[in-house]
Amino acid sequence: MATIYEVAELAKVSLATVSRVINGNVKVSPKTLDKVKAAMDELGYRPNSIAQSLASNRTNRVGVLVSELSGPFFSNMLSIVEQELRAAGKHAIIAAGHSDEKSEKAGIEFLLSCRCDALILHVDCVSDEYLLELHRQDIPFSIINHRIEALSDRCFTVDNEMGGYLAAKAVLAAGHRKIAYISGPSFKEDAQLRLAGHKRALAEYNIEFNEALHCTGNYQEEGGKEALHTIYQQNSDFTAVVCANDEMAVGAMFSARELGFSLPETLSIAGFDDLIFARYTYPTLATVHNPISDMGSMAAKWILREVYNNSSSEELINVFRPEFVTRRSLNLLS
Amino acid sequence: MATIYEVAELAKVSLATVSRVINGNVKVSPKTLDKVKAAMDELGYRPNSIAQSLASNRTNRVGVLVSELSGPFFSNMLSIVEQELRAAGKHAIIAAGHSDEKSEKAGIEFLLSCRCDALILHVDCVSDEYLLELHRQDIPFSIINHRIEALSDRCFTVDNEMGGYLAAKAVLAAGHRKIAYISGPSFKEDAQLRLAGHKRALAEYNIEFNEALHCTGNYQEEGGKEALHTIYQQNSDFTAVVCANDEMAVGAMFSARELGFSLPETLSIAGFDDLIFARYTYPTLATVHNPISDMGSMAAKWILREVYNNSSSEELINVFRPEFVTRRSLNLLS
DNA sequence: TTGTAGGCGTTATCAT
DNA sequence: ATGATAACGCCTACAA
Repeated sequence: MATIYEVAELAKVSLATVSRVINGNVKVSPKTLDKVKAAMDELGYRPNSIAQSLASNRTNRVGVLVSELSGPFFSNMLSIVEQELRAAGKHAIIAAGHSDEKSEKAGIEFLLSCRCDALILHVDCVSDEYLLELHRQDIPFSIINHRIEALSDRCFTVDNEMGGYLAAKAVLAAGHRKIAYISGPSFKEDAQLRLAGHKRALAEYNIEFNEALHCTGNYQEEGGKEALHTIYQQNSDFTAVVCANDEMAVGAMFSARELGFSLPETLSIAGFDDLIFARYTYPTLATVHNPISDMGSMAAKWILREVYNNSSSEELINVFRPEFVTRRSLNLLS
Repeated sequence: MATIYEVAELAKVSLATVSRVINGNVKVSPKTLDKVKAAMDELGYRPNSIAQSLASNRTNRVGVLVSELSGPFFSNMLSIVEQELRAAGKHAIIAAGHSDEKSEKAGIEFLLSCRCDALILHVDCVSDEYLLELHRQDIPFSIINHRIEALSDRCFTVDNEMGGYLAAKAVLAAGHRKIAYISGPSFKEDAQLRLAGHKRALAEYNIEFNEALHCTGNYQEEGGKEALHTIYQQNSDFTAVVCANDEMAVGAMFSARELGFSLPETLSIAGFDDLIFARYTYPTLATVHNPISDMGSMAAKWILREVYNNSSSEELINVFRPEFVTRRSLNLLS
């Protein structure tokens, strides 16, 4: 592969001039520009990005850490982040932390060892303290789905409390009063907020939150299955179950049929996230739309602006408003 | 960040020695090894992978091109490929071609401009000729879901013909004789093969393939919806519809209900791929399991072995045997 | 506007 | 086993 030297030689100019036309930030006379471009074409020259990185101390790599790579949750977000970065000539390096702290830290370490210029983080388990430490080390990053007040400009979230509120409110508005709730793991911030929103809606209707109708799940299908059985044993008197995410809702659907409910006639179900398959379940799943892709897009744009000085004037949205998407799994009580 | 120079100075050895302990391939005396390691610890030294790449002409990057990043098809595969590569200290760079030739070529160009040591390709539209040209340029790559005879050792596929055969056979074995077929885009190799397998099964049962019961879809949900309507207008006399992938099957389910069928009583449906949501549809979708993740794993292992001389003795499987997974959407005719 | 030269942090090839 | 030293391909003052 041709190097900058050969181009310089063929074009009868110096290295520096070739470098200038590559980067295009310093003026070069039209004549030499032509000469150099012709030489580059002739040799099929491609700049060596590694050498560029070494000399400029910029890798043009952005590390993206998601808590899970498999599963339906992240693929659209990754797709958008990758597009956004690639359009700006940056490379996305993707790593997965598997929803435990050690693995997430290892993922971050890995990305740093790749010499990423910046990181986009969707983490569940890592402490704020760790992230603040990262910030003190002058490592630029943006955060998806988690808010740290001190770094709020780089945090992109959905209002999970509001989402929990909207789901409960929709179920209440449909006439349900005996409502079971399957929450996410209590150490996860979004799970806490969704639950808080749920309780707020109940309070508005003067309904007490009934612990016998509550069970904590693990955000996974299996957890949803088990949780519904657990609740049913404690108290079988409910007409709706709200789940803190769609995967658990699918599990709950499964168990509901095992328990003899018919959906949605004798039991309504609501989820959260609006994953792709929410339209495929039967009945289709009423759920809160979680704009995870939009958050990814914003996180990427923040990096482009702050780290690479991309001067897009687009306004970034830090907190998205969720919306409830009603579907067949929510039955209107007459 | 500390450099190798500082480590060498602190440990009172030469650069070269430090480099040796980093790479660990040349013997170093235990005493100096300790000294160097102590110095590295003290300085919090981390090798600069960029500089390593420049000097060694190895980037340890593997480019992964998938035809679609969004959607449920690839996320599991990517997850496995990333794990496999990272375990070997390689970085996955992911790019998406959007199922058209230009975009796929652009994706490959992009990955090459990243100086990837090798590529893993899941392409739909790029010609064999282009891939062979890539090969002539000594760019190492492995291929998923497409077979080129001249490069068969690096191609990892599922036997699509067999899959088409198995699906049809299962439907036939369930007693169906009037079977509609929604095929994938005819320019896609896997679509052709699946159709061929379907026809072979019909032939075994001495059933003629009826073009009035056939429609070509686009592998997407919308295509499946439209295709079933089209077929129904041509000929409404069928008891089962086999779809060339799950997404179209979901669309077909939707249209089937619009047309007044009840599932699976009056219409059986079968898919292909066994995507995650096949277990969530109602009725659950009988389909052909497509071991896309396994193919990814093999493709990664091939790269590790051939490009990085990873001496794993594990035998690689080039062609996977599909299996039919029967579920509720397939009704047994009595 | 253009050229010169030093440096970026390694690896690799020689010697020793 | 260890040490000098020359690449690796480019960027970036500084000089012309």
